[in-house]
Amino acid sequence: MGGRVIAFETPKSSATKSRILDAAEALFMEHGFEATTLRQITAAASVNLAAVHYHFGSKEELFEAVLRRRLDPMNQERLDLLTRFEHDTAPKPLSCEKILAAMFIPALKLARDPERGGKNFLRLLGRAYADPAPFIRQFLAEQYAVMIARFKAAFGRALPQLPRKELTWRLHFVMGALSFTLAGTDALKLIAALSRGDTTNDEMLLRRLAPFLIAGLKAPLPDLSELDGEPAREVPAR
Amino acid sequence: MGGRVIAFETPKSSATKSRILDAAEALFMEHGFEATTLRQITAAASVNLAAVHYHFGSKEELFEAVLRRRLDPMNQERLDLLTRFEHDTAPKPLSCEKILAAMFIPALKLARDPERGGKNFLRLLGRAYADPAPFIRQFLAEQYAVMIARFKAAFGRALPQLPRKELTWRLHFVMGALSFTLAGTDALKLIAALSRGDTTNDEMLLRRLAPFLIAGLKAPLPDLSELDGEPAREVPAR
DNA sequence: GTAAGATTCAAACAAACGTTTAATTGAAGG
DNA sequence: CCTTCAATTAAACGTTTGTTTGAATCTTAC
Repeated sequence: MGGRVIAFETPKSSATKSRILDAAEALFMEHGFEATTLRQITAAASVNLAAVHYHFGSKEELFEAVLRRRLDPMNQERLDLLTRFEHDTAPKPLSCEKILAAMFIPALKLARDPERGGKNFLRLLGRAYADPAPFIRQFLAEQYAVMIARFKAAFGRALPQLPRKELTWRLHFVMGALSFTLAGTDALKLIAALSRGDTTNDEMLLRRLAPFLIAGLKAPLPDLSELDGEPAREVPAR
Repeated sequence: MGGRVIAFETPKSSATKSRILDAAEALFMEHGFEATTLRQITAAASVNLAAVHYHFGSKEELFEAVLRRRLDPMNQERLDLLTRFEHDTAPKPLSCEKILAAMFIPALKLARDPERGGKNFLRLLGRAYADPAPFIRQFLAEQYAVMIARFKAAFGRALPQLPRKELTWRLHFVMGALSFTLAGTDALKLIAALSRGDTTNDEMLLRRLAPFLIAGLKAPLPDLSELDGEPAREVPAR
């Protein structure tokens, strides 16, 4: 029949395409965007150098594709989970713990699934957060805009006494600690002295992080009184 | 002024050397290490391209020199401040607030002093924390080893009920939130909606960050036996 | 089978990179 | 004046970068 959709999804090219994505994911994770060359990627993927531009258009677009492949489903899952939790607890607002769980569980599932990138991707994501490249910043901002807004609203209901402005900052700190942790930067050799477990390591990590962040979110308001008038009584001398 | 004090310290070279350092600091901050070229730096500093290798040896050594110029004094100041605080409060252990103050005040002073790099340097430092380049990681690890050990010991005395292992992780989270904040990554457009002040911005930032981190440090121990009742279904194996 | 289209390939492209060289400058010291 | 040595300069070094080309190969449709 004429209308039959034949080869609707790249019969063989998808093999090349995903091999490139896999190799790029691992190499970008290890060396960062700038320091990773297309020749490293195509060699690791056993494909021709030109295949990258044929399938993705450019190195930057390849990087975005690498991120998008995992990020889109994960963020969608986060939103779905948050919606389900909100629906479960009826008219009552969600607890901070539940909201953080909606952020962490999809990340945990991804970290534990080697078929979907595993922890490598989370490290890559953590690094992308700190990359100065404008196209990366813009891409992440677009990707996260919706999700952050939803979670910020949820936290706002869970912490009604917290001024909106303060909440914004604290969410920023939460994202900072989270991305730094996901990036797995052992720069300060803090992890090296401890890390023993393998598969349970990521889970343990986030389970330790959650109470830390929740306590921070619920912290008493900072005393900014000396800020405007006298910038620093406590700062200079003492 | 004839032949008075005869150039005991690099009569003219120091001008070239510090012009390179200043330009490199600004450019590394803006684009990161890999994406910044020596030609950009030497053009911005109005010096010859070869001057970098003459004075510093290589691009990597230049980067280390840029960091060292500000980092060494700041970390020394942190240690001195911590020692002074400990001496002031006699045999009693320091409070978390005071210990964090010993970390923040030197950073604040540096951020507020445009002559010494100002906030630009703190952003550069925050970015360096997340850079995958091995020589950067090693350099930072060496730079911070002593300071982190001293502060970890101080926090250990301030939080005697906290297991050593837990403290290590929480210090890691603290460093994460701090570096993410210092890096000034407005990736998620969280800051853009708020930032009004200019000079007081960094100070306000750290004053909001401190209560958040202190509450996190003092948080109850995580229950590692189960996650959160319901979501345990989502996260089966442990 | 054959034409058409999608994909792969080896090869080359110009541009830019960090680094090195060798010549030149400028002041200090005998 | 002449030597000395640190500092600066212009030019080129050999590589490597992302990207492009045009032909070869494979897949699919009729």
